[in-house]
Amino acid sequence: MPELPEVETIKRYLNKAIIGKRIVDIEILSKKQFPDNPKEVIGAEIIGIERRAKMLILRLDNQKSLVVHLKLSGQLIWTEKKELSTKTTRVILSIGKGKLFFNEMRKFGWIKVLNQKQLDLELKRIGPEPFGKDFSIGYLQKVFEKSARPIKTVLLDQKKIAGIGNIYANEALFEAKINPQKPVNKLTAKEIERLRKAILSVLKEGIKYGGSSAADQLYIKPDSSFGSYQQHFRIYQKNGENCQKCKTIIKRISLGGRGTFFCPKCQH
DNA sequence: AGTACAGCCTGCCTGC
DNA sequence: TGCAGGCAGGCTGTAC
Repeated sequence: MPELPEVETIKRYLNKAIIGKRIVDIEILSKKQFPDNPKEVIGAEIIGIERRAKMLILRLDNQKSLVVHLKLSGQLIWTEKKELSTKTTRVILSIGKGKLFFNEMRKFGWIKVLNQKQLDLELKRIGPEPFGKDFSIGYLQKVFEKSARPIKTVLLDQKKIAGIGNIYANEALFEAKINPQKPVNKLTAKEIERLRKAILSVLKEGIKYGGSSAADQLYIKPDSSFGSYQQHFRIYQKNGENCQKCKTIIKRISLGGRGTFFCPKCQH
């Protein structure tokens, strides 16, 4: 699923491909997923692309932005050559001489047209970016001490920390040697320090490999090629296999309705 | 205020 | 073989 590293990969690609180009046309195949009036942005030039949490923000020269959330199964595919429409294509943005396909199997994802005020409001609800300066040990201590929820549930809470999804939450907790079920207010100072470091490390690794395109995930890069971070998973979907550190069999449980993987020995 | 959970939607897997 | 039912999963709205 597209999390911070996947969306960051898409952002970097599109920054090279579509900046300075104009939106020529928008074809909406699933109204629910593009609820606004496309005329508000047709003719506008794309002047910048940013990522915030798992959202991609296309800044336009008319004070508006196109904000994209890929949710579980979204793809953004860029092409200047052949027609790449598929049965999960929901929106087609004609940009300059090319086309950007918004494909999304489950119909959870969306594209919104927001003005600056609406965008500020949307972004204000989300916690600090892991690579930003607000994501400090002090901030985490403050957030963690107020709650007894399992640490993994808190990692997935976008109001607390931006951009972490199920894959990177699992990987970070394994890296930090913390049990995903541990109440967050029971984490020691050392564990919080290890966790912060582990989050940055797995997200960085995810970006380095262009995100993860595992078998059941639909994320691919805008040029239709696969990310390769799935080859570097240490814990995610490794249930039944041996932990690479201690050989103990990796367990899978459901936590907050989400698949959770951990080594019972390393992460006690 | 914080927390839990149904619902959104589709394809895949399981069991009959 | 075919089909119904269950499940996964990010995030929002609602209920407690």
